[in-house]
Amino acid sequence: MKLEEAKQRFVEAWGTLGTNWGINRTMAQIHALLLVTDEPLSTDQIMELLDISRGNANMNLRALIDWGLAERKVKLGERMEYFTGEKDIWKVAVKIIRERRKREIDPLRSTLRDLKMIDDKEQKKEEYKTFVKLLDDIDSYAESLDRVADKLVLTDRSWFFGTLMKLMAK
Amino acid sequence: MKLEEAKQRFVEAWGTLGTNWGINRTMAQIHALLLVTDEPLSTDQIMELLDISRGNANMNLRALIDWGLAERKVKLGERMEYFTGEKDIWKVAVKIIRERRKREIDPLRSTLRDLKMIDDKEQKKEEYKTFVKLLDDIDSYAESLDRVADKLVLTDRSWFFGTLMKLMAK
DNA sequence: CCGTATTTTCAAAATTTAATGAAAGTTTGT
DNA sequence: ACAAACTTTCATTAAATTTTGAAAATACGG
Repeated sequence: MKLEEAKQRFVEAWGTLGTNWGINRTMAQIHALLLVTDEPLSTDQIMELLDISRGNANMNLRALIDWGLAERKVKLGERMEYFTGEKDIWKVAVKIIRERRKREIDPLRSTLRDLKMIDDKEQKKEEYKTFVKLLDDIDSYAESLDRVADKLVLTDRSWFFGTLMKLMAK
Repeated sequence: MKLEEAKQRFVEAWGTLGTNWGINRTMAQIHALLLVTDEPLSTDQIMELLDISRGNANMNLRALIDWGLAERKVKLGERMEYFTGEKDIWKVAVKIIRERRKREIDPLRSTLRDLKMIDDKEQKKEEYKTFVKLLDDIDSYAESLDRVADKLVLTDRSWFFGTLMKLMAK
């Protein structure tokens, strides 16, 4: 396999994986393309390389910028915008964790909070207690996930690979 | 809010959340319904309560059983099958982690392995080294995730809430 | 076996999600 | 202020996913 072919396959594979991760294929492919390309790319180059429309390229580049996975680069004397990808995989991971938490954990906890507002008069029922216990149980795991996410986002990679991974080995 | 209404809303909410988690709405709703219901439910009851077709109910019940989140209960003297949900949230979480790893981490690592098979003659290029470094970097995070998942699946909830969560607080 | 109750399958329909591309908007140089 | 270069929006179209429902398969009692 040649290098270019491998890169090509990486882009395709990242696109497919993105799908499993709840990220749309194009967004993941653009991200992968920026990851394997050292020089900044223009929208037109991205359209050409991935064979996608201008609208699609634009929307997904914007989404990547929102996530903090890509950034705009202005080239002196040029009007066209160029884009680069965050190359530091730890930072990429942190940004993905942050977004996933926002999409997955936050809405879960907020729903659980809402549901706990059940009428007082029902509180004697056994059934009521079981239900509230379920909500509390789920919330306590959600809270833990939240804490893990927080810690990962705030700490640095050496803590992760050192302290945490050492603990995992035991 | 009445208990029944809260349960109803829990089912709906779990369905919506499932969507963010890459689980289809019906599967998540059936799961939620089984979580909040103590007695086993028949396919017909589930169809009725969630207003879905027999095919849909059947397929998603099967999927839940595959994930280990539901199980069949045979009632003595009855021909019809009944279903119950796993009520222990720790176990539910472990089963979800297991499935997500299968869908998300395993294919990632297998793709990375494939991509490392690049032609020898290219290996001198700077570009080659950068690319392989990227693959290795990604794989080392994937491996860590894998380790975390493994540990969580094998260990018990007291380790999780004790040792791990204490570490997170620091 | 046969008939009935129940479950499973799967092609077609419905729904949801993503991509297109042309038009509208913006920025910049002159 | 205009026009060219470029970016963004969004209604429409296309693709992917989910749901339906009727037919086929299976299980069971007599």
